[in-house]
Amino acid sequence: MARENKTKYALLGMLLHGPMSGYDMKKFSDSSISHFWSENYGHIYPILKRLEKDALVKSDVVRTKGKPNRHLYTLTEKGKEVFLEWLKRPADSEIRRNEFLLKLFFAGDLPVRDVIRIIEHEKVRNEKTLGIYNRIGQEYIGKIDKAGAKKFAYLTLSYGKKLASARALWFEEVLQELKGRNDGSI
Amino acid sequence: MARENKTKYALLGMLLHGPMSGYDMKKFSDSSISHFWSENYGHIYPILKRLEKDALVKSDVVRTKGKPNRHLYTLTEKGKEVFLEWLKRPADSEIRRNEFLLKLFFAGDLPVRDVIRIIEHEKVRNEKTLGIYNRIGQEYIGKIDKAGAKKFAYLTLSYGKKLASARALWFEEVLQELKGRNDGSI
DNA sequence: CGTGTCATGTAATCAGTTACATGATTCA
DNA sequence: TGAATCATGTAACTGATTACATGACACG
Repeated sequence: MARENKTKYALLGMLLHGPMSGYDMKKFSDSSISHFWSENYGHIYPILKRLEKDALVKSDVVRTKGKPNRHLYTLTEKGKEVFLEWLKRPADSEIRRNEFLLKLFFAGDLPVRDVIRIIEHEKVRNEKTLGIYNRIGQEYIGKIDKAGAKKFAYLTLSYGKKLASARALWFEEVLQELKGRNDGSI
Repeated sequence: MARENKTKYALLGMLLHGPMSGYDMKKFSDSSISHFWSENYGHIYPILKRLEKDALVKSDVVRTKGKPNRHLYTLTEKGKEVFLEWLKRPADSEIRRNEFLLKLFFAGDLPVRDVIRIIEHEKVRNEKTLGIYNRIGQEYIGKIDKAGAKKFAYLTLSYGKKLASARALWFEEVLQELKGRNDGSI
């Protein structure tokens, strides 16, 4: 709902390293950037058409047998410019809605054991995420050339780990305190 | 576009501590919970009407002179039940989109000085936020009864501080490394 | 022989934002 | 006198998600 369509830039960015189909883009978003970005077909296909109309991409139809023809999209010069211009601008701030914090804010109206439950739920989710990050991190070991392009994919990972670790500490602190207060009564 | 309308619960939650008008709710969201939740009139007013139709709230018109009449909304028993039921459920996960991380992911296509610029921009924004949190925290000092309802408002603050601090550390590390790599050439 | 993958797309729906409209009162 | 606040609301728009529809091929 932010002012501008960010999906557009995500798609252009994917095309910078070679032609792709809408289907490919969905797979890419589900695999490589799913921890901080998501896309879906209902959005990708219409936007690709719009991008083509605006001459930011062009498409070639690759005939296949049996399956629907693939539409391979390629970035145009104009598309590349638009993408790089966006890329070097600082990111818009996103003061997003956080349902967990909203619940926490109202948690005074809830028995402490229920509060503990929702926090613990969040804690478990966070641990799972952190586990995934650590596993991905392991795969990176040794493979990173410090100056290479993958460096930045790695940085998004390190960001995620840093935040998840901080969250984990907060969960520990808060749960300990809430449980202490509720001594024996659970 | 999450499945369910969370605004609804935010509004019900505000009403739990006394009647309010739509206008009051907007003010509340802008002041007390703005760091993790936002609302706007275009959403509040229509949803209040829907909530009344569903008998989760009822309204009384308070006549005023000059200004439009205030519509004071009160939570019904049913509304209270619906709210508390939501409150004790664990929060939905929100793998939200993060434009900054998207840029970072693609940053290999950018000169290092531009990457540094967008990271520094983010760093400054984070420092401002942390500053605000610290100031709010100061106001709390001494005022908190550890078992009181305000306790949980304070917890949302401590969460925000924890994450902002972690982010600050990450910015430091990353900037140092990027600047080191780019030694002298900026 | 059934599930999964390849590959496209549309329709329906909802969430959320911004801009607009109105108009009196209060305060500097 | 002009800006800010009180207080309501609607309309237009866009972003995003989900469900649906189609159909062949490959793999176990």
